[in-house]
Amino acid sequence: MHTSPDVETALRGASLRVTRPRAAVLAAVYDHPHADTDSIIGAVRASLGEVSHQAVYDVLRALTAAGLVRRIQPSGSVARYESRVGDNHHHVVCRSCGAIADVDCAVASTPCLTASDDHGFAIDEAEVTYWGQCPACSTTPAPARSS
Amino acid sequence: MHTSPDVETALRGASLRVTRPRAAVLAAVYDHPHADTDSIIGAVRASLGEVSHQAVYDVLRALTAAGLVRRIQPSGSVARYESRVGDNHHHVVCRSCGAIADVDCAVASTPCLTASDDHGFAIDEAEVTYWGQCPACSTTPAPARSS
DNA sequence: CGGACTTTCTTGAATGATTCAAGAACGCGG
DNA sequence: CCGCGTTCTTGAATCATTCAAGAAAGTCCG
Repeated sequence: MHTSPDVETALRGASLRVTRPRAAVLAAVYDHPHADTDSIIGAVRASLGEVSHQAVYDVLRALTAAGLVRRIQPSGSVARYESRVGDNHHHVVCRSCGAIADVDCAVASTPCLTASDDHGFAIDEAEVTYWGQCPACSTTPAPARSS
Repeated sequence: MHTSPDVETALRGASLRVTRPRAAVLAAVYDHPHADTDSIIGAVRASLGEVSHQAVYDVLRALTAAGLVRRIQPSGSVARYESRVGDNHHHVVCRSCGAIADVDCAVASTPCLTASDDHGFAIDEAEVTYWGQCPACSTTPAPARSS
């Protein structure tokens, strides 16, 4: 579980103090892409022992603010975190099981960044969320929610 | 204020029973695009008198399921509803004040619907959220966040 | 290397949107 | 006008996230 040896480097590079909880949280996000806060808390506790959920929430906020992790939150889902930052990629979310997968922008660069009518907004990011069914849920007979 | 006379028609067209709460909620969504649940509750009570929040939540779910309204929920925001459905449009969200505006897809049809690598997902919708600063917040020096 | 200052972690409780449950009221088809 | 089934009311519960205050730890400096 020496997950990422450069976790410390990353923290220092972001001018953040290096504490055990922070290293563990960052490593957990690297190891479990798209994990929700609760999963991260579990992963952190598995490697460090008891850690307060408050500390994890606090660390996640600090890491997000520092740009080391990205927070995503599809409608109807709790907050999730991922370590891929800086590159322009989006997500596919399964309507049935909530699974999330990364998707690189189809049109390379940042095409969607140019809205037809921006209403005077100064747009700095375009976030795309694809909705559908994951492979597992497509083959399996629709679970509940029939009409 | 009988906002939209065809509210009943819309409800019947969706095979939904026409009740006063439903008509009021639907009218409220038409009148207040991108309003959150609490605002809708307020608007409904302004026209009908006391109505339980539970009823509004229930109605909003029914209307959403029927496709009469669309539910949107940008990260860090509560659920919001809008009446524009069926057309392929997206949203710009102000990072400062949370204001939301409609934006028609820059590339006309549904370009983004084709992800570069869909990971086997059966994609049926591409939702785009633009993030930036609204005109008011761009000109005004960052308003601390007091409220 | 040690001390002091600042940031971060712990503990415990609160907030707030949304949902669940059970019974009463109402809309709709007959 | 009646009865059935859906929908509204009331009241409480859930759960992610946040707030607050004090203890502990990290970093900088001499």
